[in-house]
Amino acid sequence: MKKSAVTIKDLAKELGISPSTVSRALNDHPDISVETKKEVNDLAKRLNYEPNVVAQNLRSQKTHTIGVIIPEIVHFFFSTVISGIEEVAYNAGYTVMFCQTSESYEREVKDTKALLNQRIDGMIASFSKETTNFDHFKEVANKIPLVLFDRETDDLDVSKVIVDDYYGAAIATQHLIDQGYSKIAHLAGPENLIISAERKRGYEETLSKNNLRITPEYILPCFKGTMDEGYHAMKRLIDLPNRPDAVFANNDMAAYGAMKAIKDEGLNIPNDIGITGFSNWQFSSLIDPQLTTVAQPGVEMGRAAARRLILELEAKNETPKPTTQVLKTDLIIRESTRKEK
Amino acid sequence: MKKSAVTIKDLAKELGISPSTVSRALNDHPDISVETKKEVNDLAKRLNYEPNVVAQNLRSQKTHTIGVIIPEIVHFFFSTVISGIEEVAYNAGYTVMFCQTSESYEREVKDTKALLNQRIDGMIASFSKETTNFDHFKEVANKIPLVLFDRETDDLDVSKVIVDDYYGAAIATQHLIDQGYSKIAHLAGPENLIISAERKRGYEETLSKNNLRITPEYILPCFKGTMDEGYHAMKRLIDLPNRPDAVFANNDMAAYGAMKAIKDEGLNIPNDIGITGFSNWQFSSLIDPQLTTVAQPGVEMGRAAARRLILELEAKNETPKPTTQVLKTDLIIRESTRKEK
DNA sequence: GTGAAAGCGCTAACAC
DNA sequence: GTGTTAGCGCTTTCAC
Repeated sequence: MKKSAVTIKDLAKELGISPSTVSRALNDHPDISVETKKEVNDLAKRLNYEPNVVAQNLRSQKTHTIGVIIPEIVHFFFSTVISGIEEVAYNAGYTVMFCQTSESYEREVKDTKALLNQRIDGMIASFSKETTNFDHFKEVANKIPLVLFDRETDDLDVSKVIVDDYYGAAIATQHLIDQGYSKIAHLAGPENLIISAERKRGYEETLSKNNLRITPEYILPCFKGTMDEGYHAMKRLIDLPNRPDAVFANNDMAAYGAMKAIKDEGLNIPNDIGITGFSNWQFSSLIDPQLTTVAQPGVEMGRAAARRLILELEAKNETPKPTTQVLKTDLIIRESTRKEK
Repeated sequence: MKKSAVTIKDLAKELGISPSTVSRALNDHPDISVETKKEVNDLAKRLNYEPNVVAQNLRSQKTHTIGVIIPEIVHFFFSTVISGIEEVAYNAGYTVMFCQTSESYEREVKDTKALLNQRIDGMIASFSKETTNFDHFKEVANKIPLVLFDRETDDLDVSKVIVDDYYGAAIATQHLIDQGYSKIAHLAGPENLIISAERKRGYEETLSKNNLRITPEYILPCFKGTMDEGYHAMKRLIDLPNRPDAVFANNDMAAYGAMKAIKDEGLNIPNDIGITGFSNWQFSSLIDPQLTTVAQPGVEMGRAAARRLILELEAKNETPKPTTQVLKTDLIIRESTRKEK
């Protein structure tokens, strides 16, 4: 079945010239005569010669491979980011290797090591919800360019591509206020993620700016961001003596759980309670009522991260100073906040 | 920033022994004395030595890398498959490299070549909807083990992991009949995919078995499987003089488009028209009414494909004969077919 | 314009 | 039990 592949030596022997000449001919080296080049390339095509990338990699100490670390593959947002990364990487001649951490810190540490051992040229990563210690990423950054996306930390002085979570939260909250809601609750994300903190800050400051009180009982944790959590948190909110009339959820899945709870209580969305999510997952436009949410440009984020990484990889001079690219979020207004006035 | 990595030579020099001894010590070779092993391993740990996988790969002519070709990353089913592949591969010490073809034949050809050049040990693939010529995969199969999943073809004599599409379609159709529907339409998938053909066959044969006529006007193409296609196809079905009272769609997205069309016409699901999808996408349980659909075990499919590939990769003797593993589908009954009787 | 030789980092056959 | 040597396939100095 397996036939051993054609090498440069084979071509050289066949043509009665030296391997180095063949190599140069294949790489279109100016020293080589046009005829030799033609001969070599013709034979290469005829014998189906394909360069051994592994040998080239060893030689050049480059693999043209980008390692990607993501929390989950089965996740609409992350899959769009990967798609963007793959697109840009492919077009720039890079290959993509990836690991999913399943939101486990331990797995993340192993993954970063494994990818480093593979001698990837650079890494694009979004760390797990469990991660609070960044030593493994520091080790990565000491050796190769690293670009973080979505989830970031001040502990790492590397380039980042993030979304304006504060702004997204602010426009979502403002929208609720503009729709006439005034008792706005928040289903909050994990506290160690800056993105969650920023969303909460956007929510709180927008309330203040509108002279609305920040009510601690209205802020409930939904750290895992599951439907179940959203459901139970919403139940608790509804049971409050002075129940909220709107909810800004840290993510769409929690928002959806909350919607279920609201419906189960026989309340109407958006008339009794309005609700907005965050992320614009695929299902958000499909559910009933359609969910108002903050769109994060996932594909664009992946593209930006890949572009930045490749820029750093190919920087001739010294390593470029880390940059932080902030992508705009967009409020997608749908039925879940379109209150009848 | 970048410090050149520690090599076996460095360890050897430091300890005043030869590189080969270091290599053997690191690989726990029985010839090496316990003390030497300890010395070497201690120093390796102290200097943070990590083997250069690229060099090992060149030496061993193996990369312990699995190449994956999928049509789309941003797709619930495929992302679950990738997740299963990654899980098994990771646990077996393999790395995963992937390319998405975006359902383009041309891109698929390039991707297979690129992965072969990367000297992947084996490949797992699901070909694009455009693909009718399989020469590029034959080339792959000539060199390394190849496992196809989900989408298959008789043109390739390789191991396959597929789902029992015929059975899935049959139980879905039978379920519609059992619910009292009798004029059942079908939104059909692309004809070159066996999975679509099998689903159609399951639909038709189940009708026949129940003494229901197969009505050509009731079978409409939804080759791309988009919501839009489903929507327009459904509109046409509704406009028929003798409109169907149920629909079996080739996939959930088309089914969802059809649901929109039905609602737009002021008809009720499931009372006027019942509907079932195929694939059990994430959103299917979230929409209103919840969609009855055939569940494909995506993660399990990825795992099975990876397990099979690794088995072939590690077969000591000769190459194992190709096998076809058929995974069972499950009908998930939800609201879209729960007719009030 | 082309060839010889060395080396990327690792391992294994062969010595002793 | 350890060292020497050679080679995986490629590129690149240095010769001529």
